Amino acid sequence: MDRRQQRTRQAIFDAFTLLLETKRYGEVTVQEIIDAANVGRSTFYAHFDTKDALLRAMCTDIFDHVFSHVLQKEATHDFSNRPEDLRDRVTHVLHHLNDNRRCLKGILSGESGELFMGYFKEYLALLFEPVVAVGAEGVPADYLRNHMICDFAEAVRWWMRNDGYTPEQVSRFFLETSHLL
Amino acid sequence: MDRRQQRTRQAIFDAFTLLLETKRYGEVTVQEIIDAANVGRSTFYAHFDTKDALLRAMCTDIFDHVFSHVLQKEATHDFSNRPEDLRDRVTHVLHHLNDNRRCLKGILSGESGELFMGYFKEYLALLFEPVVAVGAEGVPADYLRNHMICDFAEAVRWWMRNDGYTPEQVSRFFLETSHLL
DNA sequence: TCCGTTACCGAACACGATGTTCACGATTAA
DNA sequence: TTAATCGTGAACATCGTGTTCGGTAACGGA
Repeated sequence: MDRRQQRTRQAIFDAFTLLLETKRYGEVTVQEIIDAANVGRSTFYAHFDTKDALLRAMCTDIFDHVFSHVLQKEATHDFSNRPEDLRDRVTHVLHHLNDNRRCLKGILSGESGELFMGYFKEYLALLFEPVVAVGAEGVPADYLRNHMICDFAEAVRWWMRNDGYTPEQVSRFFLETSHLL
Repeated sequence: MDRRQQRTRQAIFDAFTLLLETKRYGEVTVQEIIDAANVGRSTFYAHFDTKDALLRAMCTDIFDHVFSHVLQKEATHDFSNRPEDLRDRVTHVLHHLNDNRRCLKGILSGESGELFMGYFKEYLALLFEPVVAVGAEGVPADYLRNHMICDFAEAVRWWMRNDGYTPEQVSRFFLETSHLL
């Protein structure tokens, strides 16, 4: 890819991230992103059709990174019946999310939160796909899957609001209260 | 209150509800609401500062109705240690939410979902305030409270996406998977 | 019934943000 | 070197928002 494209794309991402640290998604203007990134107006729209598209691209970048290690393991092994591996995978994801904490805190507060959570849950569906919940007779499998995913997603959202906990701790909170295993 | 005000307010609520059945919140225009409600532009803004304010007002109306019975009971009794009462209260809330199903389905899909869930959780905090989760040592109380509230809110959201379940069933799904008692 | 109050109307307006266009200059990779 | 590609920024069209205001109709208390 052209070096100029990379630089522009990164500049926009950085500017967006920076702005999200001070104000909520809905209050961030395309013009502000342009100014902060120091790129031309038409340049922005050459890269992203819309502010939502920018968010989606950023989330995709983040998630591809966050879940890459986890999802490639899934392809080779089956972790359905190995609790310690689920714990490892969860903790691993949390570590990567922690690296993007500053950015994620901004995204999660405001209207972008729902969009983010939506994308996030798509990936979580893959993460939890092989996991089977126990001890819930007569509850639709659909409900359980949704329950599991929302549980984790909300745990992350809580974590982003409350600083001071390690990925290991949050991993434990989640597994302790989810009764998955 | 002036009869005209009531009629206008109700017309706007009805129009908004109707529109939310066909398109998502973000795509609904104030002008469309005005046209559908058949009121003047300035009249709308005399009632609601903003589209968000309209949503908030509608949610408040709904919740005040949905939770009224539940919250007045709370004032006189203590249900912390009476599981059967929690089940009743949960089921009762679900019944009322079911009455507003058509409207809620529209609100929950789209950007308004996050706003709705936010208001919803404020009320749920009151509902679950006296309930104490068990069997989770070393997990912050803050986390547990959030966990409980999100659990129920997401159960409702799931229910609104999946028709065909009774309030009693969903109540059971929730209590079965939450391990609250 | 009367009358002061209050709500509704709707056109017109100012404003801000979005997304597009285009001709020109700069950078890149081959 | 060179041809293709990208960035630039001003100008423009469009759309939705929220406000203003003079006039009309409905309300409710006396």
